[in-house]
Amino acid sequence: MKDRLSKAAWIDAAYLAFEQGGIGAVRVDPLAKSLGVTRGSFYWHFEDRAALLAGVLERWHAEKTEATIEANERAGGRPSERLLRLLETCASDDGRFEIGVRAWAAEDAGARSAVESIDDRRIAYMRDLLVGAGLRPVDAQRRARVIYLAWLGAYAGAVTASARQRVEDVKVLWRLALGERAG
Amino acid sequence: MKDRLSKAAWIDAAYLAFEQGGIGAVRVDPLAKSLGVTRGSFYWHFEDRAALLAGVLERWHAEKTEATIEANERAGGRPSERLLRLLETCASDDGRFEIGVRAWAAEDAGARSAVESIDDRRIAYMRDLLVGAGLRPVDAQRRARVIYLAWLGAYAGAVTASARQRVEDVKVLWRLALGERAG
DNA sequence: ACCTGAACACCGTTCAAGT
DNA sequence: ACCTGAACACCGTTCAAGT
Repeated sequence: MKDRLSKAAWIDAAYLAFEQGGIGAVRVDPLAKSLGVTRGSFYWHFEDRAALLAGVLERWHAEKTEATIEANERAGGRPSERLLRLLETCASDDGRFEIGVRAWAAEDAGARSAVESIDDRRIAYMRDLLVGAGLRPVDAQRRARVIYLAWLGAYAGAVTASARQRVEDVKVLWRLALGERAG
Repeated sequence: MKDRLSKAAWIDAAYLAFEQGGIGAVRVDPLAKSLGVTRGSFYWHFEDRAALLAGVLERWHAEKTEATIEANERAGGRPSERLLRLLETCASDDGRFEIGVRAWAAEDAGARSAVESIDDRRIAYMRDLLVGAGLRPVDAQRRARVIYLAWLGAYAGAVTASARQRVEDVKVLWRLALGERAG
């Protein structure tokens, strides 16, 4: 029980705290208590609280963007099927992290540029799927962007929307993306 | 300079602070200093910090929902024109408040139910405009919801998106809402 | 190399006392 | 009716000292 801590252990704990209570819940002293050390030891591993939050952002990127895209590609299927599955996967997330990160980005320049490149990465993936489904690149880019905004909005509304509602939203989005009349 | 303060004066200051730095920037002591009183006096006007934040939410509702809808209706035009103008008005907002409120709602039940009713009000208004533009009520409801999610997403992405980008997004959304092929 | 313990600052909250 | 001033708690940050 007296093992020394790694940076990763602090980020683990911070990641969980962020998910549950947003940026305001990532507090050095409570985290130190839950890890069984004094808060002074935190400052050996990190410059300050902002550095801890940056570590959390990095992990979020790896897990919620790259890993999700890779898993979706491995699962195969036609491009339109992959797009629908991707949207459904995202709809099953509760969105706490997603919305918390954006509120943080509104206040912090470092978080902002990280979130920006994550958004670009995701839109590019959706654009490629739409091109694969037969859309012209210009159309695909425009629609991927709008679909992504709605995807973000679904996260923002996830606190109030039911899981069933989100699944239905996602199907309407998918039809709009492919250019069908989405009754 | 020694006038006594009203509740409204505190909410004014808190509203500004929220807009600039999110919920974390609404702090009793700094606000008291900027108002020229001690923080002890805050507790004569409010139960606690949460009550101040509730006041901020109420003002936000009045200004960013009811006032916006009324102004849009007064400006007239056909329903499809009113919808486009509404979306353009929203695209010109920088979205800090919008996204901050949702991050707060993810952590706080009171904020959550307030935001929920605001979302319902806005979606209902957009649905009515779509019905006025000739869509069937069922279609109008579904699309109004998805368009609203994209609208929210545009706010979430507003920190990184340029104003020009947001205006273009809004036009693509508008075409999708009305069922045109949105190249 | 990693941690403790004490110190300081900032701010939320309470409350008796002032005008 | 509205505010001050002092107190306490919580937590971010620093740092000399320990192992």
